[in-house]
Amino acid sequence: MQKPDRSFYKCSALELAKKLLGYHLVRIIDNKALIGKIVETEAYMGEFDKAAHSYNNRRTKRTETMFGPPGHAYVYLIYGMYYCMNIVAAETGIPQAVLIRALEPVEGMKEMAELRYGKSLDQCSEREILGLTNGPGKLCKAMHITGTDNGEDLCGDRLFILKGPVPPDSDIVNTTRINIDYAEEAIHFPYRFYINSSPYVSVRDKKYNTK
DNA sequence: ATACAGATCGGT
DNA sequence: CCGATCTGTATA
Repeated sequence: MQKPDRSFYKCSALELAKKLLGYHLVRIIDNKALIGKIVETEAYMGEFDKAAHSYNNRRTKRTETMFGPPGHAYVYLIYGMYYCMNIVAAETGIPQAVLIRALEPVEGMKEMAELRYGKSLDQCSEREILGLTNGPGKLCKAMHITGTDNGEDLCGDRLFILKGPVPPDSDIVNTTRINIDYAEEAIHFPYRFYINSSPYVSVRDKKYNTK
């Protein structure tokens, strides 16, 4: 598998959000790799997207990373206790990003269990295992992604992406984003993507529930 | 200087 | 449904 170069990220967040499904997010800690397959994403489209931190081109210390070049990590603290990771899209000056909402563990599950629950994997219930990385705050905890990773270049070798199995369109759900009740008309924009067959999706859209 | 809400999560 | 917990942001 191979690491995409910067041109991969140089497209709209909407396009990138879909392209990232199936790719692997890799985190190197102490020379060990923690890897998760990206199974759920959300696009934040910047200037005209009321759900985005960068709405109206609001440029502050926090949002600065989104205004930078594509292919970097935008990591922020939410509710005083959880981190969320985004991948900056578009180009310098255009503040778009893709929120990584869920991963499916691929490698380093033992380390993830320790980081997330502070106990060994074999002491985890089925439910806890499925809860390892099925949310934006959860996956950051499991991958040890924190504020110090804000601005990290994904073309580097500490936190990056690898090409993975591309899901067929028939397995991709495209629907509305989660927890953006304040965003008025943007509430209804279909900016969320997930792999329907993955058990690690955070919130399912009833319309596409296969059961 | 102060007030307030939030791209979440886990427990009731 | 509610509270945790704290930073960023806006207002004055």
